[in-house]
Amino acid sequence: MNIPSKFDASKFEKKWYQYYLDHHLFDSDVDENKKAYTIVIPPPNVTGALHMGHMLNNTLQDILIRRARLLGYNACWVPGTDHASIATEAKVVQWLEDKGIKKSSLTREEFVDYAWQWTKKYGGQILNQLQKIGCSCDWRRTKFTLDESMSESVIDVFIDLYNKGFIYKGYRMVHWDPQAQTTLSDEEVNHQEINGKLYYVNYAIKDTLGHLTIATTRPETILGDTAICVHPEDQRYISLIGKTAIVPIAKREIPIISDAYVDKAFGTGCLKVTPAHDSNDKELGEKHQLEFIDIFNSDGTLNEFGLHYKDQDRFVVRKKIVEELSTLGHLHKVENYKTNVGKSERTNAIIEPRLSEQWFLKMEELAKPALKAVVNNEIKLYPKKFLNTYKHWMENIKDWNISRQLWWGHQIPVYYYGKNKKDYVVAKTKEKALEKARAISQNPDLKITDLVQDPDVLDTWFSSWLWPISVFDGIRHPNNSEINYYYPTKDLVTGPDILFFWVARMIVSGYEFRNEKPFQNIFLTGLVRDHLGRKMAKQLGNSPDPIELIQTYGADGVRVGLMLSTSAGNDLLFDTKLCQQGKNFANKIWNAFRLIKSWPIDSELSPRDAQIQGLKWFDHRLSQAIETIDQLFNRYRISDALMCLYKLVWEDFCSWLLEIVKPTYGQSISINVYDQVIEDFEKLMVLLHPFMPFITDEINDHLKENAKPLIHAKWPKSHQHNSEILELFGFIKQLVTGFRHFRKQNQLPFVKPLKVYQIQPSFDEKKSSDYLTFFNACIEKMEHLNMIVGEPPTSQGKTISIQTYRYFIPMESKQKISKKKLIGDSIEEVSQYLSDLKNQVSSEKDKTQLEKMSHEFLRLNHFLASLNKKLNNQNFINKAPGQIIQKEKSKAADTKIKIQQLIQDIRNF
RNA sequence: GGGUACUUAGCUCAGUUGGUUUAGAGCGCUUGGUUUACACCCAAGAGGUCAGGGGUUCGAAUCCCUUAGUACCCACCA
Repeated sequence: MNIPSKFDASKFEKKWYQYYLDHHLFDSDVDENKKAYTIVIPPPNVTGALHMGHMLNNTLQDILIRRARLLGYNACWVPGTDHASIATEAKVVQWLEDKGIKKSSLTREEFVDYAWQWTKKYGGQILNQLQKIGCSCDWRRTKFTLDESMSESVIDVFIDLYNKGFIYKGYRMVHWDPQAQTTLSDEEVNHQEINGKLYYVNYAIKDTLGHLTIATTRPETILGDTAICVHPEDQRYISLIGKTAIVPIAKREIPIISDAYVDKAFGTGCLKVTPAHDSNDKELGEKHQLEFIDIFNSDGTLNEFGLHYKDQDRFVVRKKIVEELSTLGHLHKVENYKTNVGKSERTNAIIEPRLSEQWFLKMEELAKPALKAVVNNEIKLYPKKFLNTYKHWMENIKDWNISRQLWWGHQIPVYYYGKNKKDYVVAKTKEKALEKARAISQNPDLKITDLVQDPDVLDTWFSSWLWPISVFDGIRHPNNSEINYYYPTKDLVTGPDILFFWVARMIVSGYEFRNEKPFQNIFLTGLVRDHLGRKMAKQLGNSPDPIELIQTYGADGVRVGLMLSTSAGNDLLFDTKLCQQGKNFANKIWNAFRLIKSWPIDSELSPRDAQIQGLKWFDHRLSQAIETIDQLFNRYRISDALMCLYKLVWEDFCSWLLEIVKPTYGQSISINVYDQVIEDFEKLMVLLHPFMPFITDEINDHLKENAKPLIHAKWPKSHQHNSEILELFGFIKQLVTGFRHFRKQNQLPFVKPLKVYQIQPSFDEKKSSDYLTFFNACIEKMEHLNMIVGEPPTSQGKTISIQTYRYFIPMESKQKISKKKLIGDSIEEVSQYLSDLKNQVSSEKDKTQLEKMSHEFLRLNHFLASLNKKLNNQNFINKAPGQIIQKEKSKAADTKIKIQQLIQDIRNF
């Protein structure tokens, strides 16, 4: 067989992924003879493009699911996407605008139609991208939250919860996004500190010449004021309580009330109360039965209560009203003031607290079992540190605002039949609604056209909270065989940012609709940041394109790079250097494979001592590592498990075992040894397969005749390992290192055999003669030793010893290393060499090539010189000079390597 | 403002209920090397008062107090 010297990642990725698909290797069906191991994907937004966060948590899921398959589970990974109502609707609106179509000019049906067109055209690419990183989902099961079965489940659940009395309609102070014209949940609002102003405004007191002064950051809202409030014990104002103040401009009379809520120390101690536009004021308003005046339209302009400011934007009005107050002499003073404003996560518009009629889900009762399950460790959280956060949130849970003023999503199954909005029925279809409405209203003449469905859609999370159940159709058919088999799922892998949005709510729904947890383990990953610790964001341009990364480093390389850096729950600082490390690892494995396959096999040959002993040691080492890896997996220490494997392969297998076992050039290897090496290598491929599916399958395919794909291989088992053998080999390593150190210190060339006297252990060790064979066999092989047993003839030399084993190296072995001159030591010499060479070659092509090399050589040298100068001066900026110097040094090292490579090229020329 | 974490080598992090750890790993760094798998490499090596201070203990990176800094979550003051 012809093995290419480099591993061509993209070629093999394509080949193997297609193979997996063609042979349905990812598919899972109910099989009562096997245990199920289920993961449901956190459905990415259908609009989404793969980013590093997806990459991270999907790679983790793939590793878990692939390992589960190897362990013999019936592993099922269900993929899918989320309709993401706000995000998608925003994109569709933009898309239509680009086409010159305004949303307002469309009917609901037309818009939804466009949205589907858009979704079908651009949506779901993310699933294709997941295939590129090797995700082994059962693609037949792909779900979308707006699929018919999924939608029906959502509606059923709404009706069920409504009938149980958990859903109610209420007026609430909600976060209103005037740009998207929808309410937002608390979680969709980001608070940001901005430099604002605090305006002090005088309000006249009726029937007196006096006034009082309030402080506000939002002077435009005074038009909605319905009271002034002071602290009941504030001596400055105690006499004013019960009197009437007059709102400037609006000239409306409002009461002066008192409440302990007011902070005497803030501003002037007087608070203007605007119940319709501030949640605290709303509470005061309800408590003191104040009037609620809403002064805004839905787009953030003022309505008729805005008087002459009607139809102007809130921020324009703020400026104008300040001017007017000033002109009228009501403006006392203006201070600079830092204040927090809420901004919409989606549109970044400043949100407006607004009183609005919304649908709510009562959470307190529903949350109880979900809280208990996590606290009792029935559902395990990795890492544990999120437990407190979870607990705190669930204990103080607020009702869930589930309605959204959008068109893209599940329309609320509420039908109004009267003129009064209080006359409604909840039903699955319009026909059923009509039946119900006729019965309730006792009006048999009601026609279907009299029914008006509530225009709102449900919050996106109101569909995804059912995800682990609804993907198996467990809402509509609670006893179907799939849900009974696959539910509860095993692991949920997601980011901590949606712990409350999604994870907590899934637990709630799991207990409510299945009376059981939705998953056993929650693995929360960290956020992916760049190497400076900044969040990855489009605006910063610090987010690498995962697909490009895969092209550069290979899917296996990128997976390894990501996994090496992800300790559970901590944010990971991503650097493409890590992917390079992953790629190097793949290269290393590939070369080990090439080496093994290059050995001529001899079936007559009997194994050498060192080979037998080396393989014996590796067997125990492997077993020990498997045990460690299993334990690490059980604790979800994925990156540690990978590191353990990395060292097992690179150090133990490649640097020690293969070096001991490999035959000298041109010689053959005993078939018994070869077979054992292949068997060990196969086991390594299985262990690595969850992390690096492509390269391991490619290699495994060539290890034996009729090799089967690794996807359903058996995860190797650890056995009782002999710690004495492991310890003994530890001694060997130390000895070998000692010899090498000796060589280096005395500048002895590695290839020259070293004469070594072995001094017998002077005491009785029952196993010592066995051990000596082992020792000497391995060490001789590794270090080109001429081993002599017995006392050394002279005391001139050095003794290396480990415990009781002592070796003596006489000094006469010493020999200076002859430094090979590459081409020349100086720039001049190299340049001279190059120009001589140029005169010798005849073809123009060679000449230009040499010209280029010469140029490149000078350029690199120049660059190196300037770096060195810079380093010696060290005139760097004060902050973190260490870092900068490090960086410069590594540049210098890079350049040196490049020069070396260049000289190599010249030599080969 | 309330809460939860965190601070260990140049960088990113391990360090399990105080006791085999002389505080580890990977990367990076330094030095040497073409040895017929691999320079995407090999080999050897140098790096740490465990944020500062105090305490408990025979013994502290680990427990307590304190100071400083960082991150995240919750709430939001007109």
